[in-house]
Amino acid sequence: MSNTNQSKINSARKSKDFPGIKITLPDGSKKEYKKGVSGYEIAKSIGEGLARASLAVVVDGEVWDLDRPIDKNCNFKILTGKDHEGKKVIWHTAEHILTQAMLNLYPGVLMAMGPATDEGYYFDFDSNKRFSKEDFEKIESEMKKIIKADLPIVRKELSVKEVRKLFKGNKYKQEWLDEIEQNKEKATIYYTGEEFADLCAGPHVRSTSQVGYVKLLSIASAYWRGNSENEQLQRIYGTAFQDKKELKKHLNLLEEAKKRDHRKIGRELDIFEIDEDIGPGLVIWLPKGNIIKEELENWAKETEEKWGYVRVTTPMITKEGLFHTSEHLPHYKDSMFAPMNIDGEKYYIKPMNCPFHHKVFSARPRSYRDLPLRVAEYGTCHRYEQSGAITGLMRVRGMQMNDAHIYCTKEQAVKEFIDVIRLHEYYYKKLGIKEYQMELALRDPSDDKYHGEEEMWVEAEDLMRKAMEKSGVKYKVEQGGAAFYGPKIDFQIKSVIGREFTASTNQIDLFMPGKFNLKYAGKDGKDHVPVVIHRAPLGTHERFIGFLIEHFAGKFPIWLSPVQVRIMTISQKLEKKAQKVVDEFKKAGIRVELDNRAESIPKKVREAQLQKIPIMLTIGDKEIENNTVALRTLDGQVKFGVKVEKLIKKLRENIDDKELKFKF
RNA sequence: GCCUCUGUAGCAUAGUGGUAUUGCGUUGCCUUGGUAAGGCAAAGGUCGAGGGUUCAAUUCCCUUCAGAGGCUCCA
Repeated sequence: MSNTNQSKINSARKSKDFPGIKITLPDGSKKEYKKGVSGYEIAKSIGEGLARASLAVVVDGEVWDLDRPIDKNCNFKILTGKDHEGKKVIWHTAEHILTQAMLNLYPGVLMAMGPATDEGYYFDFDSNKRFSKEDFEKIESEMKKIIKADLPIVRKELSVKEVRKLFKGNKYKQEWLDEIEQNKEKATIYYTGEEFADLCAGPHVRSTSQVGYVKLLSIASAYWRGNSENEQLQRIYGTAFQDKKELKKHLNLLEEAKKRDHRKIGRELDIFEIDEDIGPGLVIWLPKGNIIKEELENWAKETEEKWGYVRVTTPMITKEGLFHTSEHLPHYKDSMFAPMNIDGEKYYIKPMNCPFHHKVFSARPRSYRDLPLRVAEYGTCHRYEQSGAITGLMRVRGMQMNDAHIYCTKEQAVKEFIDVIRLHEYYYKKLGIKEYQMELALRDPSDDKYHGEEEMWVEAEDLMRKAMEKSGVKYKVEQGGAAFYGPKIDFQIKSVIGREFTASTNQIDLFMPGKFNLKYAGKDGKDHVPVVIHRAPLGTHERFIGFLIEHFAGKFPIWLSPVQVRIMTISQKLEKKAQKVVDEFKKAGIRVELDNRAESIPKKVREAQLQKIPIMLTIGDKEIENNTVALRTLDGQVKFGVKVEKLIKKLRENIDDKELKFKF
């Protein structure tokens, strides 16, 4: 802190009527400032450098503009380009710069709306001109001009009337203003320089030069306000970083992500195929992919047996009545495959297993002693997903679900649900999935798609919240994402490249048991309605393996690798002897291949590397003589003179323990 | 489903109003090698499908199928 500033504060403090405020810094230390001090002034009082680097501030968890006066005691943090929240402020401003550049270059364009996202920003435009990537260079250079001009960004609160004038002829802004007017909110405007203004809640950086380096990434279309009834706008995506190197790193990451695309790796490693003649979203598991699928399935079977599940198999089609009972039909008819007429009855292909498992429950009289009853099945389901929604393995029309339904008493529900969360944690840990979170999706009470009594919803939500609080896993709440029959919890998992997927949907269901008239005899000899927990930790084979391909970049842990060992001969003369070694691995239940082609060792190695085979072994005369192999692992490390017997033992251990990394 | 874009051999690509380029892979021959590509040769394509314009269409237009990026949807 500079001396003059400090002395000013000191002298102010001495005066009786010092209207001071206390701010608490992230390290817990407190500082006192005059009421109405701005974040910028605080940053300056700490150091000139910090003032220059600061982009915005966090006041009691809310991100504020640097120049906004602070008039209360608060927790306070300065944001720079190093903080993720700071980056978001940059992206927000970059989004305005994009808009300004677009208006400069293409005067007829109408600006609609756009936010900062977790990786950058986008903005939706309405224009007769079709924009393409070829226009990006021009737009970017206009953006750079604006950044270079270092225009100040100033927030203004104006009356709705004044703002309406500003956006005359822009129906999107006018519509937005209607809403502001209705909610009796104030309209805030951010000016960039004198010429450009946008309706925006902020916050923004102080001037355009703080944005640094910008890059436009893609162009797509989007409905105005996300409603498919509305007109479609052109959406331009971009990103920005203060540090040029960081931008480059981010762009590299995007390139890397492309290389990891499960569709690309799936083809290269012969995992799956989707054939035009069969149909979109219908997956063929090739022999190698099928190994992965079966390994996962066996793992789930073993694990779930230990966790007290029983397994069933239920049919793939059913009379339509079943889905009337469950009330699925009115909601999902359009996303089910059309029914077939058999013996004068309509039969549907099942889109989910739930009603079938309810029938498993009601197939026999149940007592409280039978509960909890955990019914599991890797059920094959088909959903007629919208053609535009289908993508590789991630969204398909035929899928196999790691499904189960737990029937229990209300008293058991919380514990059972916590166990379900623990089961997720177990699976994810074993697979090295570190980043995941739960999302509690509640109903939107204003939407009439939701069935069941008010009481039921409150109780179901209450049980789920209790279970989540107790489990300690972090979660966020989303209003309006619930299933029609109850709130749900999604597990969002993030791959190492940052792509996020909903892997599993779970529910505590108080609706279906009533619909299916499920009951058990309680201690009191009376009938009671059980609670149903829906759960699917490994989701569907399709999506989960798609995720795993990207997560591991095709370099699966040994236990999941379709080919675990490839043995390469140095000379074809060694074929018979090498075959004996191969047989030893086979005897130990290890998936092994022999490469005895008349190719060079470097070539054989390269191909094995590209096939991402975890264990590569070369055999020459020396190795045959000593019953050893030369071991190469996927990371390129080579070890000569490894005893075959020892290696097999180690591999067996690694496979049995489902080790993520080869332990030798 | 909607918007925009794309579709050339198994894969990745070049190109054009006069039936097509290159690399990898495949097959054959030579080579029998020590940790990310040994050499030579050959085969492989009704340029997604159907229709139209044209003397002539893989190229231009329409339709359709499939894919991509988004949006909407996701029990």
